[in-house]
Amino acid sequence: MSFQSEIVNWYLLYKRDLPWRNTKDAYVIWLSEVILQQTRVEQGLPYFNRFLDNYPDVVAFASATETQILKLWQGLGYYSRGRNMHFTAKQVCEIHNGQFPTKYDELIKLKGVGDYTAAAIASFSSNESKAVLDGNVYRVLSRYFGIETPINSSGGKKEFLALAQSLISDQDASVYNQAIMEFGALQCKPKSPECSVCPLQTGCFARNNNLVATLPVKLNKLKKRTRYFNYFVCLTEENLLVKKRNPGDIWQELYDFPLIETTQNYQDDQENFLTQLKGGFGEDCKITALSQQKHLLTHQTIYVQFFGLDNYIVNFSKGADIKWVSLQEFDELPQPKVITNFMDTYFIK
DNA sequence: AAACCGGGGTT
DNA sequence: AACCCAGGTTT
Repeated sequence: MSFQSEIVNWYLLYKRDLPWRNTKDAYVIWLSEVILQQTRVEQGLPYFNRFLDNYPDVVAFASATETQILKLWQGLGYYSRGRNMHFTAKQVCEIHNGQFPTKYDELIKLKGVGDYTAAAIASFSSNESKAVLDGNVYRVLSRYFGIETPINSSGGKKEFLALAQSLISDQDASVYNQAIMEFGALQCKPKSPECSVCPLQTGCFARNNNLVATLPVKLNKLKKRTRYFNYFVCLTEENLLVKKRNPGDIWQELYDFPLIETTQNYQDDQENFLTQLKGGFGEDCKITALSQQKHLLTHQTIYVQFFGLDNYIVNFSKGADIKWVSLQEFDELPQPKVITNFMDTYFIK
């Protein structure tokens, strides 16, 4: 039996029942695919359900404000996905008259829709024969066919895409694309794949050459930046001073607090830090250390320190991005996880 | 081509 | 701590 037939047969037996598999609606598929970019199914599932409940079609999605979209996106990460979706929803309403496109050539023009997502929506909604290439497909193909070209090189991407596209011909594109991804997610897993019960084990190059743990090859050199955020929590009569994040930095368009970023970690040396701030908030200012946290992102390690401020002279309010809001209003604004965690700790709802 | 963009689970 | 997740955009 062919590679493709084995994969599809396995899929029909073992596939999970996922809500976005029960529709041909390109809008619904777009919603699921963008949510699932670099996101596990279990993590994205509740977000998918909430978005579909709130915005059943692309017109409803486009009618929302960007803040409402980001609020619903809160906690999922990679917030540009939410911003791009809002832009795209409005564009689909204008250019495509509210009809979400189903063809690759139209989908690839949409903001936030790349090669993978365009191929996924096109094949799932209209059965267009475009091969998807995601982390699962790279892994399955590199192992079975023994391809050692790094998957994150430009040459590797072209090589794997050509192979994937050749394999999908004369297949049911919708089923085959979902099958090979599901196979990678459940059977040909990154660590400890289930080779002993794998229907493809006899023809698998990696299995036959003891390369399962080596493939796929990925060149990696992600250097992490370390940053130190010192937040100041100003609370008066139930009002809170909040700040919208700056463009060009993490958490763009989300809200946190007035912040002094330092190049040095003062988490174990708060007195030194406060001494350097001496007078900055006025003679009678009282600064209270509230809590500290180490926050891990993919590309940054952030040491976060929260200070409470009382009897201070406001010297933050220089821009329109800083404003007073009630606790209730702040709850409606999108916030990064580290702020949500802080609020949950200090303000019991 | 390389850097940047979150949060969470697994090993 | 390293790796990965139904990737995409910007520089």
